[in-house]
Amino acid sequence: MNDPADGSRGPRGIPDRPGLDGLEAHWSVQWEREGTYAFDRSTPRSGVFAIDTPPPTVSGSLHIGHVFSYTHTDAVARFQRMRGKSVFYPMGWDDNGLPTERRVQNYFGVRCDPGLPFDPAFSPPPQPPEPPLPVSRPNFVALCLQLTAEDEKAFERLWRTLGLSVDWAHTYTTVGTEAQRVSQRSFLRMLAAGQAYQQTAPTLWDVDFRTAVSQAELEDRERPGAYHRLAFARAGEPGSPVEIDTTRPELLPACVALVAHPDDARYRPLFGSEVVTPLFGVRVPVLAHELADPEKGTGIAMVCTFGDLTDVVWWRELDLPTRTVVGRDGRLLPVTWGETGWHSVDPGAAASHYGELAGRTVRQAQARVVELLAASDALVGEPRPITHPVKFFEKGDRPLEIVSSRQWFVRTLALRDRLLRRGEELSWHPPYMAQRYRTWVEGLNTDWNISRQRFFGVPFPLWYPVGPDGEPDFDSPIAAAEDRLPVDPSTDVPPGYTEAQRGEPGGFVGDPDVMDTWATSSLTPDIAGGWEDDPDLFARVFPMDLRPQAHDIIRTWLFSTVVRSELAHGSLPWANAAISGFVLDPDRKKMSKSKGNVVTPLPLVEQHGADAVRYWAAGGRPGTDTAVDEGQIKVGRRLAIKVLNASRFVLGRCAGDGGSPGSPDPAAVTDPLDRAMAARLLAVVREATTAFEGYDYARALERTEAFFWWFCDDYLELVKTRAYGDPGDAGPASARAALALALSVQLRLLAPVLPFVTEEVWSWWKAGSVHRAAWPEPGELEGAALGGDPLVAEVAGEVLGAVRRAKTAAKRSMRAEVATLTVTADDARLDALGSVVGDVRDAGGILDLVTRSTSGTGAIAGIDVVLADDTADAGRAQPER
RNA sequence: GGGCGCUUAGCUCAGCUGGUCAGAGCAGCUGCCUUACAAGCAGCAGGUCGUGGGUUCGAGUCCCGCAGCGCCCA
Repeated sequence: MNDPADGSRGPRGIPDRPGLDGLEAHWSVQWEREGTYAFDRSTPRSGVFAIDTPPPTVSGSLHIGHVFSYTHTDAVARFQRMRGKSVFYPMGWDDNGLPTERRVQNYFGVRCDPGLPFDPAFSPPPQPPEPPLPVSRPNFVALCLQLTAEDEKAFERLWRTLGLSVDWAHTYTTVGTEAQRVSQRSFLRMLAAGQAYQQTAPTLWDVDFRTAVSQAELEDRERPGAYHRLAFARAGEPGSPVEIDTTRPELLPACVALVAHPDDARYRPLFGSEVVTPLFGVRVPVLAHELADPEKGTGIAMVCTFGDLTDVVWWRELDLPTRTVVGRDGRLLPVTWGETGWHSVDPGAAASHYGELAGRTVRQAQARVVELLAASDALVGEPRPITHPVKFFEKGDRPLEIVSSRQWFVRTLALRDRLLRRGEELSWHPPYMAQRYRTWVEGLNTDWNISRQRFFGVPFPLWYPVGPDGEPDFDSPIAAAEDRLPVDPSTDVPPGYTEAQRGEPGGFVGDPDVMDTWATSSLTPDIAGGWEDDPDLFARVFPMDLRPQAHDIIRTWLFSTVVRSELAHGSLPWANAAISGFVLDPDRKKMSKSKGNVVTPLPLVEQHGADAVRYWAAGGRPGTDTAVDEGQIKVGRRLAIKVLNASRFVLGRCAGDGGSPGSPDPAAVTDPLDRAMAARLLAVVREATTAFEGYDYARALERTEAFFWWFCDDYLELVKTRAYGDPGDAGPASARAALALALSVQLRLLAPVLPFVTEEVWSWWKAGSVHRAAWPEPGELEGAALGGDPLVAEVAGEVLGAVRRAKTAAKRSMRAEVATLTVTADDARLDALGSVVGDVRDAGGILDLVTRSTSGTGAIAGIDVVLADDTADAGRAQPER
């Protein structure tokens, strides 16, 4: 793990004018060639650090947010590697799902029609045609694979340029053969264990994408709406009409009941009676339920099939019938009034009214039904505009509808308590992010719907027998054999059948759906770790050590992975979750495509260098949203250049010494200033190590960087002259040993954040990679820091500062000489000064240094600087302290 | 409506378990070609630490209320 002694690639020497340009190209190739980041799979589990890398969605554009969080992970990975761990850090590509489908549709100008047969000769038109060309599902999937392969290359280029220390030999995709096999096997296991079930149930449905969505994919958006007050006549008995408020009058034909709170005195007399819907003349009961809010509207609500999730609860708990009017395309379905389920006191009028609505979109139907209601005097007053939260698919543009359909579910509600306990077992960084998970799990209200009516994804490994009547029997699914996985039921044939029987009476049909992307992405530890396909590997990496991700997908990716691991393995999938913040645009606004403020990373990396961009990213503390800040990137670049120049100086001083600079001798560090410096550095090593152990790369960097600048600005200036002296003398020998020791330690402290420049410098004087070198241990410095007095560095720094102030105030060069320097301080400080007086005189150009003793004040009492005349008109400067 | 986080110099933020913590960087200003670095170096920062209370010998630093911003959930 330490420096390879063989010197297969020895020190390269110090260039005359070191620079940052080209480091990425050179070292990324070198690292790949030498296998610097290769995972050693012979390592036992205790010596492994396994990272469940977030697989980025490759069909999304490259985003600075990727660079941000992946840099955090990479810094941790590099730290662990230097601490001697065999780091399992694979990269994955998340390529299935809607974003890819949409991109393929637009890019090639096609749309998937699963009814079409596969066309082996198909190739996409040179220009995207309008309207889009219908293609078969296998052809569509092929186009998806073709495009994602290109996208993956772009991502890999960025990751290599950025210097992510992933082991590219373990790369996986979430739609590849291994992922499909793992996903399908996991599904079959859940099916066998009763953890997965199918149900025809009310399902949240996006009418544009024509697919079901799960609770995790929902978001509430504030939308304008209006309360419409509708009058329902009392059925049979006389009495004033019952008035309800609704935001969805177009669902009136789907009305199945009215509901009020059981304690609501206004409506209690009505419970059990019936009312008649306006326009459609349907008799519906008035019922009681706790979820009816007496404060809302008139306090009595119309229950429809289905206006919102509360309607679903009422439907289920009050055992109500269904009257489905909204179709999967978001338009009102045809209905035959007067038939079973559609009884009306006046079927003719109902049919006439409904005829105005059928075929219209929900939005159009609403406008029309309001006109009809107004004309029939059933609309009380004017609609009252309100703003209210409406459920949307997070990628969708129109409000979700709720339709009944057959879907596969994973039981999560029954798991709630176990999942909460797992959340507590997990170490969260920062800790308060655990709250996000907890509130999400506590708020679960449906099982996890994993069916998606899409095309590019992992299919369900299931077929259904087709009865003599030609109808599929969904209650008797035929599962694929595990040893045949992965299967595609749309092209593969179940055991005992032939392809000719597909869709025929007495034959079979394949399950037409694919799994939710999270149903596959939730298995990344299993896919990357080779669950059951590579038991040896899996045993070495699972449960993993770290899940890094951003906070926005705690409810989706983190949650679903915990679910799958609990079901399949009865354990957490990882011990730690490190949660990154979001990247905001330079004005601290959330970046989004629609706002057009998305920052692409490659130009920044190319202009300022990977280390510079990484420096900015590593400054974003765990969990903290951080704005893109080109200024900080430039600071990072300055830091990297400084590392080059300071290293050049240090190594230039040490070259030619008898001892190799690669192995500085702590015992040679005897000078009080050198020991004080070593003591400071020792403290930094301890702090940085503790910070990294807690996944706080930002704190580690901050401490290291602060020391490095002090090292350059003060220590190097103080020690410079002495370091030029005869290496045979104790003073110069101490300086040289201290410089080499400090440089070696600092390069290693900076290596996780600045991998390129530290590697470059390391190559000047050492064999092997700094990224395979051992993380600095306190033991390396304890000898040199022995007796190191903080006061020495402090006093030397103060005197040097006073001299600089005087020279600047006098507008003189830093080279100007000081005729007399008078320091007034207590004996402790004068002693400290005395121990470094040679360095201070050399650094300040001080000709005469006078000390005056005072009683202890806890600080230097005064420093009086008298500059030497260098020209006739040069003045004196006497800054007061 | 509930919860979480944030509110410190013009800007971006450090200040961890209360007592040299009132700081850093950037920007700005004034200077300096100093044999590692001019893509550099030196120097210059007085901001009621959002607000009102409380605990304490002592509070950006702990407790409560309030306000603003952001996010999560309903």
